[in-house]
Amino acid sequence: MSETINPEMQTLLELDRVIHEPARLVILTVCASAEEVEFKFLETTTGLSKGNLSSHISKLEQVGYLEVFKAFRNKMPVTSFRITKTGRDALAAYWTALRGLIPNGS
Amino acid sequence: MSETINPEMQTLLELDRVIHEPARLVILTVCASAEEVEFKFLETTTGLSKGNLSSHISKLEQVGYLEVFKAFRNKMPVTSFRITKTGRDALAAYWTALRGLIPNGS
DNA sequence: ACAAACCTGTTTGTATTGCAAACTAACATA
DNA sequence: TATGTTAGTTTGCAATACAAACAGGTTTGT
Repeated sequence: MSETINPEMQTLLELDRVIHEPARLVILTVCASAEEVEFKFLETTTGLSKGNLSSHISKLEQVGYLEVFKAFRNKMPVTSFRITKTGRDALAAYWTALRGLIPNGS
Repeated sequence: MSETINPEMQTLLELDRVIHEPARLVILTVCASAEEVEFKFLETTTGLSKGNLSSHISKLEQVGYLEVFKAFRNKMPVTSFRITKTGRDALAAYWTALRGLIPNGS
C-alpha cells in the first residue's frame, strides 16, 4: 500500500522544530558558547528585539533547553541563561541531522 | 549605539523562510531531482497529507519556486510540478548558507 | 441505471507561531 | 516632582502549519 518514504525526507521532517527556528538556534548557539549569558548580551549579539528575544527564551526554557537565573546588579535586574545538558544534546543532534542532509556539490 | 552583530547570526536570521520550512524543503528537493514531479508521487515520497502538501505547493508556486501543470490522464486529473530557475537558485543558496553555518566537530 | 466506493486534489477551520509595539517596574537625574 | 533610562514582559495581531472536511469526477458492483 504505502510506498516507502525516503529516509532523508523523514529526517528532514523530524527536525527539532524548537531548534529549527533560526532565532532560537542563534540564541542556543550563543548560550552553548559560554558558561552563562545575559539578556542584554543576547539582545545585542543577536539583533533580536527584546520582546521577540524574551518569548523565544521562554520557549527554550519551557522545553528545558535553557535555565534562567534572575538577579540584581547595581540594583538593576539582570537575567542570565545557561544551556542545559538536554539543550546541548539537542543542539548537537540538530547539527548532526543537518550535516547528514546537506548535499555536497552546489 | 548598536554593537556589531555576529555575521554568522545574521546569516542564520536571514535564511529563506519559504525554504526553511522542512515540508517545503522536502518538496523542493524532490522537485529539484527530476524534470517533472506529480502530486501523487510527492504525496507518497514525502508522506505529507494531501492538504498539507497542497498548501505548501501553493506557497512555493506563489513565490515562483515551482510551476504547476494541470492535465488529465485516463480521464483523471494529474497535477505536475517543475522547479523554476528561481527555485533552483534559492535552494542552492539555502544549502550554501547552511553549509557555512554548521559547526565542524560535534 | 444507480449507488457506493475510490481517485485527485482544494478549501476551510483551528491551533500554534513569530513578531514588535505597548506596557510594567524600578532606578537615575535634573 | 517630573522626566528619562534600563531591563525585561505582556499583549495583540498577522502569518503559518496542519488535517478534516469538501468538491468534482471516475470506476465498480449489482
